[in-house]
Amino acid sequence: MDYNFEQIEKDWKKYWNENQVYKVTNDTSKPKCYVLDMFPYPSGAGLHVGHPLGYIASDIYARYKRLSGYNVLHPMGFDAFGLPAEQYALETGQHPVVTTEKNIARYREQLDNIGFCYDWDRQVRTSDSNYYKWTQWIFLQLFHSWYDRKENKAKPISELITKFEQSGNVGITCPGNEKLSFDAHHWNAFSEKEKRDTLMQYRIAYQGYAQVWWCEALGTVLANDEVVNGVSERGGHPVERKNMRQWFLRITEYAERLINSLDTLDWSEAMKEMQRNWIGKSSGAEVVFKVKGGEASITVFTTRPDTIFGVDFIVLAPEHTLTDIITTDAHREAVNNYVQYVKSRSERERMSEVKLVTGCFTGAYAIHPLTGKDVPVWISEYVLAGYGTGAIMAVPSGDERDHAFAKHFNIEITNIFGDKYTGQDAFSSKTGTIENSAFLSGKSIAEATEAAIQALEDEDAGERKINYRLRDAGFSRQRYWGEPFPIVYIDDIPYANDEHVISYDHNLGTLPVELPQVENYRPGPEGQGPLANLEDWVNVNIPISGNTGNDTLSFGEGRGEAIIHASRETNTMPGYAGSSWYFLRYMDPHNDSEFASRKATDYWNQVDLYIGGTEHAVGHLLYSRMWTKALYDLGHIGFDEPFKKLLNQGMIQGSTRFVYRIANTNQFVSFKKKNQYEVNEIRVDVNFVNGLELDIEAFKKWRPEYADATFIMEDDGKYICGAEVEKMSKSKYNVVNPDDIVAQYGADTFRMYEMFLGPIDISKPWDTKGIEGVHRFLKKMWRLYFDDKGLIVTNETPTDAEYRILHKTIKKISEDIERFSFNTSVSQFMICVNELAALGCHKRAILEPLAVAICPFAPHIAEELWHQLGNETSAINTTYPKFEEKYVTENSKNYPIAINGKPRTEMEFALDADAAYVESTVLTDETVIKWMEGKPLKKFIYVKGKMINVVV
RNA sequence: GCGGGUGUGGUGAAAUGGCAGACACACUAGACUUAGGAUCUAGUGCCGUGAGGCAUGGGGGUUCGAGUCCCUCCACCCGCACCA
Repeated sequence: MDYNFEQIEKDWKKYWNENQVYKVTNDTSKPKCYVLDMFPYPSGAGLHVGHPLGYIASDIYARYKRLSGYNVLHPMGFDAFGLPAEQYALETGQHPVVTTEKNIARYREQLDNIGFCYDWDRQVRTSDSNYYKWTQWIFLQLFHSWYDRKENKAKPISELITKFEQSGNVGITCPGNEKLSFDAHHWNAFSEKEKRDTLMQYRIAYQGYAQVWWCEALGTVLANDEVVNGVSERGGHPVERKNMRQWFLRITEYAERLINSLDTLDWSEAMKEMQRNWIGKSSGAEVVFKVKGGEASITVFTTRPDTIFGVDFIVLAPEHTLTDIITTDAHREAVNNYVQYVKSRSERERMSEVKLVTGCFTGAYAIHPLTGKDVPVWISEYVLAGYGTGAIMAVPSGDERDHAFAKHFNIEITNIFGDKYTGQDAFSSKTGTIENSAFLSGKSIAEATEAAIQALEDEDAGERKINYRLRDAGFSRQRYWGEPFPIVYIDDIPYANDEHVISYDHNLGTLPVELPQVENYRPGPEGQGPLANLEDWVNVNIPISGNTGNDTLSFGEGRGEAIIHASRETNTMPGYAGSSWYFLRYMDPHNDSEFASRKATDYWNQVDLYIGGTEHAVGHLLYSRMWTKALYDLGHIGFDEPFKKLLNQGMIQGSTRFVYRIANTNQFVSFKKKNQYEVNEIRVDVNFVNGLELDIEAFKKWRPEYADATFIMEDDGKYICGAEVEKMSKSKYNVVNPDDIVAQYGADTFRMYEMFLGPIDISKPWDTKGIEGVHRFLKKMWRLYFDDKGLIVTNETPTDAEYRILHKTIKKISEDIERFSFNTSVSQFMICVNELAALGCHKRAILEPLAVAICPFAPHIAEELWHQLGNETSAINTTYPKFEEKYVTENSKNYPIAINGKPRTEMEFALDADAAYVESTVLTDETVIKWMEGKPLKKFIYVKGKMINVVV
């Protein structure tokens, strides 16, 4: 009976499906384990062999945990909103719903092919309205919240309103405008619009202005990815920055918590560092310089307040609002020219010409807050408008860029570092003491920093300040294929659908706000999204009769109208909206009254293992952490970090194959002979190549132009291709489809081979050739159970050696799975089968546990063997074989004997052998005596169970 | 420049400080076969006929003992970067 993987895999997939073997209940009697994959965006290209790597690893882990007695949640879904579907719709007119549906079906088929243990009943799709209903709901929670900096948590905005009514915003810093201050009297006198505008400055989901890429020729706003080299990717049209009102999430308020709680997570250091860098915390001080002879003052941010006496000039970002105000008439033309020059410089130019020193003097002087000295104010593109305050105090003796700037423009340099500053280069090292700095002289950097901040605060000219690189997250997209906002504008003031004035109208007040059908996907007017074209949808009328309630609104009434004219928000949410909380929905996917019940989220809690690529380091992983914290603050869930353990799978790269066409001919020369000719390198589909040997017939059929190609072979008559490792991609013809591999070798072989390739977190090239070894292994394992005629498993009692192999394997596999070392697990199975085969073992007491042990890796063959051995239930419902120490303990060990660290011989000793006995026996051994060369013994090292070292 | 990571046979790779190269691929020879892209056996880091010596990017150190720990240099990969 041969290993007929095709039949076996087909049969058991059907069985699992019909018997709902992978159905997961929220059964609280068992300990839980939540194993999650980053859900895919269902692209039109389908899966290649690189995609399932992480899914296979998580599937193995999930199955292992289930067999070990856990209730395991291991779901899958689709991140279905996104730009490609919309672009495709724009080109072909096919509705994204249709293409998305089609792509998902294809993905589903490919995933099912591999035999994952997902409970598809829990599937989520971000584009389903019963899912995005809750995405909109969470957005509203963020809209109705503000961040209390004192208690460091998000709170309902209603509490804030109460405070404002009682005492204004005293002591409640406004994140949108830190200078904002008003008392209760002011607040109560505010108009509706003023109140709403003020609250907007506090909300966690808020509106502000931001620049987007606008392409006049295409009449649309473009994503960063769609702008390449300063022109639109499509068509190569010019693009410009356009300021638009947009939604934001106030993630900056969470910056500190997002940094701090990284320490509690089991993520790779690289991943944590990426997040830390992205958040970019730096501490220092803000210093205020009054502008001489005017009202204005310049606030700078510095991480080195200790160098305050070394300030020789000030630099503003050219875009700084003060630039225009402080520039003197004498310098205005030069400054304008310079600002114009900076505008003309693309990001790319600025990035590639970092060393270029440019700038312009404004003619203005600022007054040094501690010395009273005049400090010239310059503008330069090396100061970025978007970071810090957009202005710096330049200390040329201590900062390389300031130094280069001072040298270039002949600005006199104050030395505050004594001998350490040579005049040649800035002394930017953070060591030693500060000199030539009044009361700071002689102090260490740390001391001087403290003293300087103190002095500045005393003078009311500055304060301690922590600055973050992180910006608030833009949450508006001028697109169609995304979640609509549950927001309606009345007199240009945004209201949430669940606010009284809106929710009075049931159609408007109920979630979800369904994404409406559109005729086409062209952008709306003035950079708005396609939804803006739907006038009937955008414009709504809300009857006012009875709509008074607690609202202070008087819309309509004063105007003698019976209805309120309102219009909907026409932007949609960004791709990361739906993926920021999907892991919560899996816990309770059919709940239509909550995003997930508290009972379900309390039970499943954090994701125990999250597997995915590093490309989401600062996007998805940061946003979902923030959403989790916000939901936690507002009391909706009981944990504030979503992913306890994160495992990043490496990329599987493509291995591209090349053929070499002799220039201007249709003749191809094999790899080793290509240097004898002038050749063109041509990528050839890797699927026509067996290892490096080209399948000439397949190649000829590939393209008509190759049909009558001729070939110069190697001396052995083969055509050998060149090879190179590249990213797996269609255009490089190196894509390998898992379906093809599964068809040829079976899903079990495919799963084990992907794991066998190497450590899960390392990138490595795909090599179809190597899969033979794993396939041979499964066939060999099969032959432990079957011969030509059928089952050959006996009920004989196993020998010690057989038990030892089994239990060594169980131990190793369990340890390896727990440390995610799946490649070594596969090796161990191979060792186990090789040894059992060598012993001719066909015993049930060994083979039945082995079938269960391999179930996480090769579930189909495991299930077949398990049933062939007479079991009725699914193998996944039994328990993982238990490791028993007694089978592997040995009472003696063959010790390597080293003389001076060099292994020279081996000797067998009982494990409890007495040290003195071992020493005397070893020292009288002939080989040992020979290698000691008559030298006296210096030291005898006997490490029980390890080795023996004789030092002479 | 800063941060993170990786360097071991022809290839993918193993190795709680304890016999480096397990397990595979590929290759070589052989067996069984009409056949082999099936199966099995043996060999396969380098030098050396051999005994033996040399080998984990280079150099140094700690240790009885280092691929593993420490220092230093080099190369490659990833992320960030005129960040004040």
